[in-house]
Amino acid sequence: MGDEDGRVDGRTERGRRRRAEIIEATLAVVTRDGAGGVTHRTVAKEAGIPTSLSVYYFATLDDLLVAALSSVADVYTARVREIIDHRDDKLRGLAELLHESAGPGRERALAERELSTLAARRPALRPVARGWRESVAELAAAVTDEPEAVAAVVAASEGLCTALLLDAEPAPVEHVHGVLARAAGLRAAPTEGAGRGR
Amino acid sequence: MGDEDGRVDGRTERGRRRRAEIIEATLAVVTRDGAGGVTHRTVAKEAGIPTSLSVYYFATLDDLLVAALSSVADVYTARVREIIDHRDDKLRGLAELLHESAGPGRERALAERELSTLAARRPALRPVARGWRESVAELAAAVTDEPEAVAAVVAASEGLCTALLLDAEPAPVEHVHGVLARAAGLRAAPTEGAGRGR
DNA sequence: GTTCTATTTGTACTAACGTTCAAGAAATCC
DNA sequence: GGATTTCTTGAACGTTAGTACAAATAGAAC
Repeated sequence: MGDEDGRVDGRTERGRRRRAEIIEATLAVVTRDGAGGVTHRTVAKEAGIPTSLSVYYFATLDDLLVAALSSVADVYTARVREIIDHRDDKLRGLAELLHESAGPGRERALAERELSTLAARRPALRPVARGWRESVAELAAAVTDEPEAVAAVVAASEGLCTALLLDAEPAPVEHVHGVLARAAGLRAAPTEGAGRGR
Repeated sequence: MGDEDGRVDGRTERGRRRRAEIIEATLAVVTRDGAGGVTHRTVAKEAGIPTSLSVYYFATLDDLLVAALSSVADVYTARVREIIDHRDDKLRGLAELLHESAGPGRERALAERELSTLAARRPALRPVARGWRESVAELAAAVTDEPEAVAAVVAASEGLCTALLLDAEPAPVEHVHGVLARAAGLRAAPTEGAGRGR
């Protein structure tokens, strides 16, 4: 705010784009080699820039990792919010989002897990990592009133994501949805075979 | 095996102890600095031995990490099995075990998470990381017959552990137990209306 | 044009890394 | 005793890490 005229400083504007590029390159490195593979040099090489430019934007490696995790978390949070706002069957939407972790979204989910593991050790990252869980809790609160059910949905989401990342064969969406529904307390009896639920 | 006489080679015996010492030192380093802090040098310094001795027992860093994760996973698996065999209220036992992650067992749980995150990237570690989930599944199978409920308990366990590690204030055991029971289908209101909540 | 700020680059420094290796000490075997 | 296997050590190899810094470029302000 403050620059109601369309004029922007082309230098800082370019800087913003560079920053985003570097974060993107960082996520690519995390995806390929894990958080341990993130160095100023590897990130710079991934982005096709000199090492010192990466240092210019992120003075320490920690800054870089914090920014990368925040970026991933923001995307996930936004998607959950989209489900909350524009989706009717919210649990189904969450199930589909989680299920992506086994397929096209696997790399992102892996990066997110790598970085949120760092969060347990670095206090600066903790609020960011908690944000994801809070947005899932918000979604769950739209489905059930019981606080314990909300906690169960959040916990199940975490665990399902882990399972999807670690298991060889991906679980079907119906399974993910079923577990979430059960955690929410919406399901009493198991649907043997192909259930035409509700 | 094969040495039914009490005689053992004092050399290999000492070697076994050294191996265990190095693994213990590795876990201490993982606890303090994370998996990224594990180097032959840091581990050796932690154990009070020269670097080359760490290399003698674990030729590569990967060997060292695999051994460390296996060690942690074995302990957890054994504890779960103990609950399965000698405990009446198995879900309560699991809840108490998980709850330790917020207190005295926090370091171990952190190390376990650090290392199982590695498992998503290194196939050699995957069976080890899966072993923990399978033992929890076995416990859950003793509580419920429905496969989906078993999956829900496993997922909830993972998520609860994450929450206990990341949250500032530890959740009470009752809460952990409640979430597990709900995932197992022991607590959920069957359908809205029929359930008197508890 | 000049001046100022933001961005970009190449280079260089110290420290730590994984790993190798030859030689020494300890236990066992003959 | 000597021969052999196992464990232990210190030093060194080449590589890569984080970081610093001065010079160069690009855009904005004047």
